Amino acid sequence: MISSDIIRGYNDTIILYLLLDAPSYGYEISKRIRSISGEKYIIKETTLYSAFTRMEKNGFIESFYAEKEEGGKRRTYYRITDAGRAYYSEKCEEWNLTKEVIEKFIAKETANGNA
Amino acid sequence: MISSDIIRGYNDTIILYLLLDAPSYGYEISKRIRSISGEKYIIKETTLYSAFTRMEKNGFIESFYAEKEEGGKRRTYYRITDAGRAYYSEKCEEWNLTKEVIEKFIAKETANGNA
DNA sequence: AGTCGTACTACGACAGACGTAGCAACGACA
DNA sequence: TGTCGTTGCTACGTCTGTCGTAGTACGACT
Repeated sequence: MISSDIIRGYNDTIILYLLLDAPSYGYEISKRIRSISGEKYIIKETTLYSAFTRMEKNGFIESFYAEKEEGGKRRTYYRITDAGRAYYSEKCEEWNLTKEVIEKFIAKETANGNA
Repeated sequence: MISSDIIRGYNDTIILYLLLDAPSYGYEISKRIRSISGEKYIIKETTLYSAFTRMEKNGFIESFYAEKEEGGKRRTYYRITDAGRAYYSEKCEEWNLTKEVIEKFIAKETANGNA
Protein backbone atom coordinates (compact mmCIF):
# COMPACT_ATOMS: atom_id res chain seq x y z
CA MET A 1 0.00 0.00 0.00
CA ILE A 2 1.08 3.51 -0.72
CA SER A 3 1.97 6.18 1.79
CA SER A 4 -0.51 9.00 1.65
CA ASP A 5 2.23 11.52 2.18
CA ILE A 6 3.59 11.18 -1.29
CA ILE A 7 0.14 11.14 -2.83
CA ARG A 8 -0.74 14.25 -0.87
CA GLY A 9 -1.35 17.06 -3.29
CA TYR A 10 -1.66 14.60 -6.16
CA ASN A 11 -5.07 13.24 -5.31
CA ASP A 12 -6.54 16.22 -7.10
CA THR A 13 -4.46 15.44 -10.16
CA ILE A 14 -5.52 11.79 -10.14
CA ILE A 15 -9.18 12.73 -9.87
CA LEU A 16 -8.91 15.28 -12.66
CA TYR A 17 -7.29 12.67 -14.87
CA LEU A 18 -10.34 10.47 -14.45
CA LEU A 19 -12.60 13.34 -15.46
CA LEU A 20 -10.70 14.29 -18.61
CA ASP A 21 -12.86 12.24 -20.96
CA ALA A 22 -16.22 12.23 -19.24
CA PRO A 23 -17.95 13.38 -16.06
CA SER A 24 -18.04 10.90 -13.22
CA TYR A 25 -19.02 10.61 -9.57
CA GLY A 26 -17.42 9.66 -6.27
CA TYR A 27 -18.03 5.98 -6.07
CA GLU A 28 -17.01 5.31 -9.65
CA ILE A 29 -13.82 7.36 -9.37
CA SER A 30 -12.92 5.55 -6.20
CA LYS A 31 -13.27 2.17 -7.91
CA ARG A 32 -11.36 3.28 -10.98
CA ILE A 33 -8.43 4.54 -8.90
CA ARG A 34 -8.40 1.22 -7.16
CA SER A 35 -8.42 -0.82 -10.32
CA ILE A 36 -6.09 1.35 -12.41
CA SER A 37 -3.51 1.33 -9.63
CA GLY A 38 -3.79 -2.45 -9.44
CA GLU A 39 -5.28 -2.26 -5.94
CA LYS A 40 -2.12 -0.50 -4.80
CA TYR A 41 -3.82 2.76 -4.00
CA ILE A 42 -7.22 2.97 -2.43
CA ILE A 43 -8.44 6.50 -1.87
CA LYS A 44 -10.41 7.10 1.30
CA GLU A 45 -13.96 8.36 0.89
CA THR A 46 -13.38 11.39 3.06
CA THR A 47 -10.27 12.30 1.12
CA LEU A 48 -12.12 11.94 -2.16
CA TYR A 49 -15.15 13.99 -1.26
CA SER A 50 -13.14 16.70 0.40
CA ALA A 51 -11.07 16.90 -2.79
CA PHE A 52 -14.31 17.41 -4.75
CA THR A 53 -15.34 20.26 -2.47
CA ARG A 54 -11.93 21.90 -2.65
CA MET A 55 -11.67 21.60 -6.41
CA GLU A 56 -15.15 22.89 -7.02
CA LYS A 57 -14.33 25.90 -4.86
CA ASN A 58 -11.16 26.39 -6.92
CA GLY A 59 -13.13 26.18 -10.14
CA PHE A 60 -11.43 23.04 -11.42
CA ILE A 61 -14.63 21.01 -11.54
CA GLU A 62 -18.37 21.62 -11.71
CA SER A 63 -21.03 19.44 -10.15
CA PHE A 64 -24.45 18.46 -11.39
CA TYR A 65 -27.05 15.96 -10.28
CA ALA A 66 -28.25 13.00 -12.26
CA GLU A 67 -30.69 10.25 -11.50
CA LYS A 68 -29.75 6.63 -11.93
CA GLU A 69 -31.81 4.84 -14.58
CA GLU A 70 -32.43 1.85 -12.33
CA GLY A 71 -33.59 3.67 -9.24
CA GLY A 72 -34.44 7.12 -8.05
CA LYS A 73 -31.18 7.55 -6.15
CA ARG A 74 -29.33 10.69 -7.09
CA ARG A 75 -25.68 10.96 -7.82
CA THR A 76 -23.48 14.03 -7.80
CA TYR A 77 -21.50 14.06 -11.01
CA TYR A 78 -18.42 16.18 -11.58
CA ARG A 79 -17.25 17.67 -14.82
CA ILE A 80 -13.75 19.09 -15.37
CA THR A 81 -13.52 22.76 -16.35
CA ASP A 82 -10.96 24.48 -18.57
CA ALA A 83 -9.23 25.73 -15.44
CA GLY A 84 -9.19 22.15 -14.22
CA ARG A 85 -7.55 20.98 -17.43
CA ALA A 86 -4.95 23.72 -17.15
CA TYR A 87 -4.26 22.79 -13.53
CA TYR A 88 -3.93 19.15 -14.50
CA SER A 89 -1.36 20.03 -17.16
CA GLU A 90 0.63 22.12 -14.73
CA LYS A 91 0.63 19.31 -12.22
CA CYS A 92 1.86 16.87 -14.84
CA GLU A 93 4.78 19.12 -15.64
CA GLU A 94 5.45 19.67 -11.98
CA TRP A 95 5.39 15.94 -11.45
CA ASN A 96 8.06 15.35 -14.05
CA LEU A 97 10.28 17.98 -12.49
CA THR A 98 9.70 16.69 -8.98
CA LYS A 99 10.33 13.13 -10.01
CA GLU A 100 13.73 14.09 -11.42
CA VAL A 101 14.67 15.92 -8.26
CA ILE A 102 13.58 13.18 -5.87
CA GLU A 103 15.35 10.52 -7.92
CA LYS A 104 18.65 12.28 -7.34
CA PHE A 105 18.24 11.24 -3.71
CA ILE A 106 16.91 7.75 -4.28
CA ALA A 107 19.14 4.70 -4.56
CA LYS A 108 18.56 2.62 -7.64
CA GLU A 109 18.61 -0.92 -6.36
CA THR A 110 17.76 -2.54 -9.66
CA ALA A 111 20.93 -1.99 -11.66
CA ASN A 112 19.62 -3.72 -14.76
CA GLY A 113 19.52 -1.35 -17.70
CA ASN A 114 16.17 -2.67 -18.82
CA ALA A 115 14.48 -0.38 -21.33
CA MET B 1 10.09 25.53 -7.65
CA ILE B 2 8.70 22.33 -6.29
CA SER B 3 5.48 21.94 -4.41
CA SER B 4 6.09 20.88 -0.86
CA ASP B 5 3.08 18.63 -0.95
CA ILE B 6 4.80 16.05 -3.07
CA ILE B 7 8.03 16.29 -1.14
CA ARG B 8 6.10 15.87 2.10
CA GLY B 9 7.15 12.64 3.67
CA TYR B 10 10.22 12.45 1.44
CA ASN B 11 12.26 15.11 3.13
CA ASP B 12 13.31 12.52 5.66
CA THR B 13 14.42 10.24 2.85
CA ILE B 14 16.39 13.02 1.17
CA ILE B 15 18.14 13.91 4.42
CA LEU B 16 18.97 10.29 5.15
CA TYR B 17 20.46 9.94 1.69
CA LEU B 18 22.86 12.76 2.47
CA LEU B 19 23.93 11.02 5.66
CA LEU B 20 24.57 7.62 4.10
CA ASP B 21 28.30 8.18 3.60
CA ALA B 22 29.19 10.53 6.41
CA PRO B 23 27.64 12.52 9.25
CA SER B 24 26.61 16.06 8.46
CA TYR B 25 24.81 19.03 9.94
CA GLY B 26 21.87 21.26 9.10
CA TYR B 27 23.44 24.03 7.16
CA GLU B 28 25.55 21.72 5.01
CA ILE B 29 22.63 19.43 4.24
CA SER B 30 20.52 22.37 3.27
CA LYS B 31 23.17 23.59 0.82
CA ARG B 32 23.71 20.13 -0.62
CA ILE B 33 19.98 19.64 -1.26
CA ARG B 34 19.95 22.96 -2.99
CA SER B 35 22.92 22.20 -5.22
CA ILE B 36 22.12 18.56 -5.97
CA SER B 37 18.59 19.51 -7.01
CA GLY B 38 20.03 22.19 -9.26
CA GLU B 39 18.46 24.94 -7.15
CA LYS B 40 15.06 23.41 -7.86
CA TYR B 41 14.36 22.41 -4.31
CA ILE B 42 15.31 24.53 -1.35
CA ILE B 43 14.39 23.04 1.97
CA LYS B 44 13.22 25.46 4.62
CA GLU B 45 15.25 25.65 7.79
CA THR B 46 12.30 24.92 10.00
CA THR B 47 11.37 21.91 7.92
CA LEU B 48 14.91 20.62 8.07
CA TYR B 49 15.43 20.97 11.78
CA SER B 50 12.04 19.57 12.65
CA ALA B 51 12.90 16.58 10.47
CA PHE B 52 16.09 16.09 12.51
CA THR B 53 14.11 16.13 15.73
CA ARG B 54 11.53 13.72 14.40
CA MET B 55 14.07 11.31 12.99
CA GLU B 56 16.19 11.30 16.09
CA LYS B 57 13.09 10.47 18.12
CA ASN B 58 12.36 7.66 15.66
CA GLY B 59 15.89 6.35 16.00
CA PHE B 60 16.86 6.95 12.38
CA ILE B 61 19.66 9.34 13.24
CA GLU B 62 21.89 10.18 16.21
CA SER B 63 23.26 13.59 17.03
CA PHE B 64 26.60 14.66 18.43
CA TYR B 65 28.35 17.97 18.88
CA ALA B 66 31.55 19.02 17.22
CA GLU B 67 33.52 22.20 17.30
CA LYS B 68 34.56 23.96 14.14
CA GLU B 69 38.33 24.11 13.69
CA GLU B 70 38.24 27.78 12.80
CA GLY B 71 36.16 29.04 15.67
CA GLY B 72 34.62 27.84 18.87
CA LYS B 73 31.14 27.66 17.39
CA ARG B 74 29.47 24.32 17.89
CA ARG B 75 27.61 22.37 15.29
CA THR B 76 25.11 19.58 15.80
CA TYR B 77 26.10 16.72 13.56
CA TYR B 78 23.80 13.86 12.68
CA ARG B 79 24.79 10.28 11.95
CA ILE B 80 22.48 7.74 10.31
CA THR B 81 21.69 4.60 12.30
CA ASP B 82 20.99 1.08 11.05
CA ALA B 83 17.31 1.72 11.54
CA GLY B 84 17.73 4.85 9.46
CA ARG B 85 19.38 2.90 6.66
CA ALA B 86 16.57 0.36 6.75
CA TYR B 87 13.97 3.12 6.65
CA TYR B 88 15.76 4.75 3.75
CA SER B 89 15.70 1.47 1.80
CA GLU B 90 12.01 1.00 2.46
CA LYS B 91 11.29 4.51 1.30
CA CYS B 92 13.24 3.94 -1.90
CA GLU B 93 11.18 0.86 -2.65
CA GLU B 94 8.01 2.68 -1.77
CA TRP B 95 9.02 5.53 -4.03
CA ASN B 96 9.42 3.22 -7.00
CA LEU B 97 6.01 1.72 -6.38
CA THR B 98 4.37 5.09 -5.88
CA LYS B 99 5.99 6.51 -8.96
CA GLU B 100 4.55 3.72 -11.07
CA VAL B 101 1.09 4.27 -9.65
CA ILE B 102 1.09 8.05 -10.06
CA GLU B 103 2.37 7.79 -13.61
CA LYS B 104 -0.71 5.83 -14.56
CA PHE B 105 -2.60 9.05 -13.98
CA ILE B 106 -0.12 11.46 -15.53
CA ALA B 107 -0.19 12.47 -19.17
CA LYS B 108 3.11 12.14 -20.98
CA GLU B 109 3.36 15.34 -22.97
CA THR B 110 6.92 14.96 -24.19
CA ALA B 111 6.65 12.18 -26.75
CA ASN B 112 10.32 12.37 -27.75
CA GLY B 113 12.21 9.23 -26.86
CA ASN B 114 15.21 11.18 -25.77
CA ALA B 115 17.66 9.09 -23.73
C1' DA C 1 28.76 50.16 13.25
C1' DG C 2 26.34 47.51 9.97
C1' DT C 3 25.61 43.76 7.05
C1' DC C 4 26.40 39.10 5.44
C1' DG C 5 27.04 34.23 6.15
C1' DT C 6 26.78 30.52 9.38
C1' DA C 7 24.06 27.68 12.68
C1' DC C 8 20.41 27.09 14.99
C1' DT C 9 15.61 27.41 18.09
C1' DA C 10 10.72 28.64 19.26
C1' DC C 11 6.00 29.15 18.33
C1' DG C 12 1.99 29.19 16.01
C1' DA C 13 -0.80 28.59 11.65
C1' DC C 14 -2.37 25.91 7.89
C1' DA C 15 -3.83 22.33 4.67
C1' DG C 16 -4.59 17.73 3.29
C1' DA C 17 -5.38 13.15 4.73
C1' DC C 18 -7.58 10.20 7.89
C1' DG C 19 -10.69 7.87 11.60
C1' DT C 20 -15.06 7.34 13.00
C1' DA C 21 -19.66 7.72 12.50
C1' DG C 22 -24.00 8.13 10.55
C1' DC C 23 -27.77 8.42 6.93
C1' DA C 24 -30.38 6.68 3.06
C1' DA C 25 -31.96 3.77 -0.86
C1' DC C 26 -31.64 -0.47 -3.14
C1' DG C 27 -31.15 -5.67 -4.12
C1' DA C 28 -30.33 -10.26 -2.50
C1' DC C 29 -30.81 -13.81 0.47
C1' DA C 30 -32.89 -16.41 4.31
C1' DT D 1 -39.89 -9.63 7.16
C1' DG D 2 -35.40 -8.71 8.61
C1' DT D 3 -30.89 -7.77 7.92
C1' DC D 4 -26.74 -7.82 5.23
C1' DG D 5 -23.92 -5.92 1.51
C1' DT D 6 -23.36 -2.43 -1.97
C1' DT D 7 -23.94 2.12 -3.42
C1' DG D 8 -23.47 7.14 -2.49
C1' DC D 9 -22.60 10.70 0.43
C1' DT D 10 -21.95 14.02 4.67
C1' DA D 11 -20.20 15.73 9.25
C1' DC D 12 -16.81 16.44 12.62
C1' DG D 13 -12.70 16.27 14.77
C1' DT D 14 -7.63 14.84 14.86
C1' DC D 15 -3.01 14.39 13.29
C1' DT D 16 1.21 15.37 10.83
C1' DG D 17 4.48 17.76 8.07
C1' DT D 18 5.44 22.09 6.18
C1' DC D 19 5.82 26.90 6.44
C1' DG D 20 5.93 31.94 8.15
C1' DT D 21 7.81 34.80 11.25
C1' DA D 22 10.95 35.89 14.50
C1' DG D 23 14.85 35.82 17.37
C1' DT D 24 19.69 34.46 19.07
C1' DA D 25 24.62 34.28 18.51
C1' DC D 26 29.18 34.58 16.56
C1' DG D 27 32.84 35.82 13.13
C1' DA D 28 34.45 38.27 9.08
C1' DC D 29 34.56 41.79 6.12
C1' DT D 30 33.94 47.06 4.92
